[in-house]
Amino acid sequence: MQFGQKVRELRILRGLTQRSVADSLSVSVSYISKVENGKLHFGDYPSANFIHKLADELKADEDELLLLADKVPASIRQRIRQRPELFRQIAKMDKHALDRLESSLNTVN
Amino acid sequence: MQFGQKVRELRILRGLTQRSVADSLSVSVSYISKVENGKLHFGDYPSANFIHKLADELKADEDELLLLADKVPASIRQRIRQRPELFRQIAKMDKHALDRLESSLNTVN
DNA sequence: TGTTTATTGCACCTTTTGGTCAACCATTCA
DNA sequence: TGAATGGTTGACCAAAAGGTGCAATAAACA
Repeated sequence: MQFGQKVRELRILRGLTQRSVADSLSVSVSYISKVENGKLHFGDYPSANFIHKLADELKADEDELLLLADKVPASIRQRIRQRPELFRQIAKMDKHALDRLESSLNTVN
Repeated sequence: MQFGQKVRELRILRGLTQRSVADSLSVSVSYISKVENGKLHFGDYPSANFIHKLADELKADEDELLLLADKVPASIRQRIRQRPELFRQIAKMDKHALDRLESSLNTVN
């Protein structure tokens, strides 16, 4: 799922037009259109700030949108800063190890 | 340990002056000074790009510097993008759970 | 058919970011 | 004492990011 796609999906789901979203966020319609189509003339995604307001307007999960926009949510960044070595280690694991880790977390111990 | 402190420590360790580092990286001495003192008049840390060159010059661990500068290294970002849910879940864990996780990773299974 | 909604390109504008420059201070040392 | 050498600071500047506004285009639909 792409970022723009997700935004469009949510917008439609809420029964909103690009114009109404644009007005609510005080940006132009063309900007919303470009966001949904991934056509921002440089950089691929809107700013974290914009995503914040957008998530609010669409009643969406902000962190999910941030992740789709390849940005690291503050909640995760904070943890990484607190335990850099843990995260470096996890990042170094291969797919299988990650799978095992994920399922072990989902297992009620 | 603060970012600027670490940079200074490494620079001294390598027997370099601010000027020599500045020259190597083609920036001004004053910039290096501000970096070491955390006095960049906005934003707290230099750009990731700059840190990259700096790490190279100081023969430092780039990711460590990035983490000190509250930036998420590419290696970790990539993993987060691949498995957002896993990382969100880990980020939500409390200290104890993180401790247990960390030690379980260090345990040879 | 005309109205609403969305798409896209392009030139433009403002704010933020990433620096520079000049002047200054402190230390050392000939 | 004065002149290198190394470091600090504040005002300022240039480039990049983040967006605007318009115009032309198209599709939906009532």
